[in-house]
Amino acid sequence: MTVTLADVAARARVSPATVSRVLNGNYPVAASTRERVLRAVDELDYVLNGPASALAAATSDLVGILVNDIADPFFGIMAGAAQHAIGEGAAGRAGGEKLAVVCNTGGSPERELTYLTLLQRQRAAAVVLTGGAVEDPGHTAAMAAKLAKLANAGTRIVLCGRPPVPGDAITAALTFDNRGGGRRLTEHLLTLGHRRIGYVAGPAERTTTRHRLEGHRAAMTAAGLGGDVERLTAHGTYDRRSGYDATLELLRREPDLTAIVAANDTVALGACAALRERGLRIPQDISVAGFDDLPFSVDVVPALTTVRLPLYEAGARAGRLAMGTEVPPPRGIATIGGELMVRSSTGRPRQR
Amino acid sequence: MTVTLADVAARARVSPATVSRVLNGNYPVAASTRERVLRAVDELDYVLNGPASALAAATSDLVGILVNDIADPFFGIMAGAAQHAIGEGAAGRAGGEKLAVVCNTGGSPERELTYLTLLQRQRAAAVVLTGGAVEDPGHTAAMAAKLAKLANAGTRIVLCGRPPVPGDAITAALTFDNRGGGRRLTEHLLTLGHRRIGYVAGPAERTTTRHRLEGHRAAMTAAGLGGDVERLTAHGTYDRRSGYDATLELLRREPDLTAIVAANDTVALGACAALRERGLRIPQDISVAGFDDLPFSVDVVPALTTVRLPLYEAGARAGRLAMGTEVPPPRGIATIGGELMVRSSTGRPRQR
DNA sequence: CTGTTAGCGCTTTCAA
DNA sequence: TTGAAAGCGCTAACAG
Repeated sequence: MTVTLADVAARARVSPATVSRVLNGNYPVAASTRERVLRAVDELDYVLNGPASALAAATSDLVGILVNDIADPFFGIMAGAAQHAIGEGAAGRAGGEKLAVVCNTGGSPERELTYLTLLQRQRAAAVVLTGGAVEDPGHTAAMAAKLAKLANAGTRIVLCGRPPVPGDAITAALTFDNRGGGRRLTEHLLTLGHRRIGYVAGPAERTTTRHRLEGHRAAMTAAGLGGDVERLTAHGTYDRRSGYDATLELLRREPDLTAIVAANDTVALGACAALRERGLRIPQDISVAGFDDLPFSVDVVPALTTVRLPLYEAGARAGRLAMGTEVPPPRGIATIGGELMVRSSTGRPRQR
Repeated sequence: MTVTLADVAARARVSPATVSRVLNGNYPVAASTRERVLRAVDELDYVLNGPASALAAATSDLVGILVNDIADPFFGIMAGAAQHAIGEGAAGRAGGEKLAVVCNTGGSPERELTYLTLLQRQRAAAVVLTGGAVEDPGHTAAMAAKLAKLANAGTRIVLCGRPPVPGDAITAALTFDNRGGGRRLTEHLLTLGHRRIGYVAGPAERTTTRHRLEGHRAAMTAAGLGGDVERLTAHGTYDRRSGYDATLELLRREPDLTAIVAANDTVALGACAALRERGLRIPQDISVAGFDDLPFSVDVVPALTTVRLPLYEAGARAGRLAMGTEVPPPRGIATIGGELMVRSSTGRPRQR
């Protein structure tokens, strides 16, 4: 009932091997023969059987892109760019189409591992891991082991926006300079004259969270304000609700805050909402800053001061790396810097 | 080198068939035998070969979720919910883990078809299509044909936020009442006293665009304002930039606009930015309304009046439908209503 | 440049 | 309840 390669071969009056060759385009075939085969494929409306081909070739055309939260544009932009780069890359030779798919871990270590196993089962050609990693010794070890196995089976591993992991399993790691960005952002506030700065951090166990916070702390400490940092930091998740709640908590701990730095733009938006409800004007009464520079950040009122990360470019590069169409950076690691975007949500602190 | 099912069988001193049976859990196996097999799997760190299993069983555990724009939370929320529902659904029996993956078409009909072919190759267990469809006769026909083939091969097809298509290929269609929502939104403005209302629409060929616009027109026509609608409508894409540009264009055509309705919240945000640059206050000088009620919409200033769509719930339901764990609605079609959320971006028009 | 021949690793009747 | 054996549809040597 379902059309197989053998049917096409029969119709084109060639051997199955020849049909396979024209379909994969990786072997010399006479033009006239190819023509005939292609016609037969069309007439029979033949669709290659992926599993069969993957089984025989011991590799598939699946490329997995893991994200922590698919509803967050931070990941959506990177994933979309990677997927686009992977789709484009295949546009050339016939049959080279890769199936780039994104898998949503929801930030759960278990699901991350599960997806990796599922991808391993499918004999994925490559895997791209985006965003911060969870820093739990057990999970880190399990991930290292799993990645080693994947790499060992021929799967390319690319990290995007995630710190490199030890071992030689990784093809390439594109990591964001979260620390540097965090530091420059706080320095900007310090320069404006702020001294009591609250920090709404992400989940404590995430590398992204830790690095951004470390940057903030480094700036505070350099300004002789290191003692207060602990008390003025509140952890949450990377969503608006978290920014809202944490801001109220911070205000409770220190009502005289003159600025709030948020783990990312979404959190900053929640922080702004909380401040406004408290009757505080931004930036006259209190300054707010975010991180990432998501598309909406320039449009909100007041426009958000933040650190721009070239998410699209990084994702696209990760996609090319996964395809093998771009040579990995030296030692496999590239650090991508962020750019401080000063806008209207930050200003001089109010004289009191 | 790589561990196969046969290795596990040897180690557990049973036949390969038995191992397969305990792994798939769909066949009676003695408890002690199962125990032994599971232990062997663990000891050997065995990972099932997906392609081989898919080839033999003529079906895979892949479920594809197609989205128009993965960087847009509208799709991210639905896709995340669907993926979650699919992951959860498998938590029960062993081996039932489905690999739910999202594919980003970028709104391109060709890529949509390409992804469907790729999924067809993989013998996907199900496909979920989210968001508006492109209304081009050629593409509609090609899609219908492709979906019919997929369904014929045993792939379940679920539509989420997309109008049902004729034929019996579809397992279920969850469609949003875009028309009703659009109508109520404009009626709200009309009730406030607005008469010159601009409409920033999405891409002309998208069903979502057409339905929302039809709702708007119905309300305008009912109010005796139908004549002007054409002139006061500008088409664009579903992003902020488009909202920004179209708003300026609309203002050019009709400087006395008292309200602008946007195709979605993101576009509304861009519209707000343009209006503000023009020195117009919202809502004192001009009202603005969006659609979807994305998470940020309640936080922007002024908070956006919009139509809330239960994106998460719809996505989760689509996921369950794709898994076959929820019975399809009568005739396979369910219409999901939107809720008018009146917030601060709309108000009475200024007296002039 | 093209055909022949073995499998790839798993599932699934059919027997036992 | 378990085993034996026959493929699933394709690719990749190896000849020719």
